[in-house]
Amino acid sequence: MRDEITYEVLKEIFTNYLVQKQHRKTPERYAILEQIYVHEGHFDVDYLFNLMQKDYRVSLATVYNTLELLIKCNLVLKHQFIGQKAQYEKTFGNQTHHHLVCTRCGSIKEFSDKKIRSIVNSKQFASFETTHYSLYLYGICKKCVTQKLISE
Amino acid sequence: MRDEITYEVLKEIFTNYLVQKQHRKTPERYAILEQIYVHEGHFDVDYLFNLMQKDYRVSLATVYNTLELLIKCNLVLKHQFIGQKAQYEKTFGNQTHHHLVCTRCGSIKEFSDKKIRSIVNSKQFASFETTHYSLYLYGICKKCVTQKLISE
DNA sequence: TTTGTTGCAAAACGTTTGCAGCCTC
DNA sequence: GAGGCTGCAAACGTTTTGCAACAAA
Repeated sequence: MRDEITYEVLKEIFTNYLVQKQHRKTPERYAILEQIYVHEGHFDVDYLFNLMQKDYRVSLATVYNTLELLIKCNLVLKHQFIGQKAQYEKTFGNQTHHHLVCTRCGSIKEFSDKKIRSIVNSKQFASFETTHYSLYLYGICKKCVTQKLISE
Repeated sequence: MRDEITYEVLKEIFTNYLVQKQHRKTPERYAILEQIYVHEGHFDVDYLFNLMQKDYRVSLATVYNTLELLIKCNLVLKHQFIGQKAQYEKTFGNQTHHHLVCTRCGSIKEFSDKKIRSIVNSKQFASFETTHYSLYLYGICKKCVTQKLISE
């Protein structure tokens, strides 16, 4: 049910946001939304930019600009795991989840824990309005543990 | 008790690590450790670099290099909040805590929740060896909420 | 003496910005 | 038609790298 979101629904959400903020409905913006909609898992700007080159002529600046808008209307989430480039993921059709980040190879796996979700979501602060949160567990993934035993 | 850690203890931990990894015990490395030990709260590379200039002649490269080593021996923690440059904090004498990051002004506040700590710490994975974790709550701080009401 | 580490400066990298032309409204 | 948005390329700020000199082992 939750993940049966079609592109039409997203388009509508995005359009509403653009109209509300008096931004323009450009074809580039919808094309980027569509590519993100199709892609599964995390991606970085470089990946998305290259993906766009196949069918469109879209600049890096526009990719950054559009991601910013999609973040603002909660269709995309931005992450800064290890290293300096940002990673993104679509939020629509995704349940809130948490991340296992391997500090050796940089791989990212997701998991979701109901208890964690409910306890963090219920956390209230007198002087802070929480919009979202990120929980990153750092460590070494299975593949790297094996290599570690060999190399050290 | 826990926070009565003296510089001598840290120095020993660091020395043990350096010896074990067959790295050299240079005066620059100890000087950086000492400055971090003195500083309270988060800091970035720029801040630390400038702090070092007062009493020593240490290059940026060495600051980065040394931070890397301190992270590896668990004396320093690195944070990559969204939209900010990397921030660091000492871990010695600090209890694990969580972060409130204001997406407007970039301010960071800490909080610690026993329930969250214990539930995350108890989380086990078959194929992942967790070393540490970060929980970042993004939102708008009190100061910015006030300004928001005025400006929007 | 050996070679890991340093300072310095240049390069690399991801991201942002300035600008002329384009296209949404 | 006005002005927001685009592509392009240059600029930016942070981090990494190359290299000759230095100093820890």
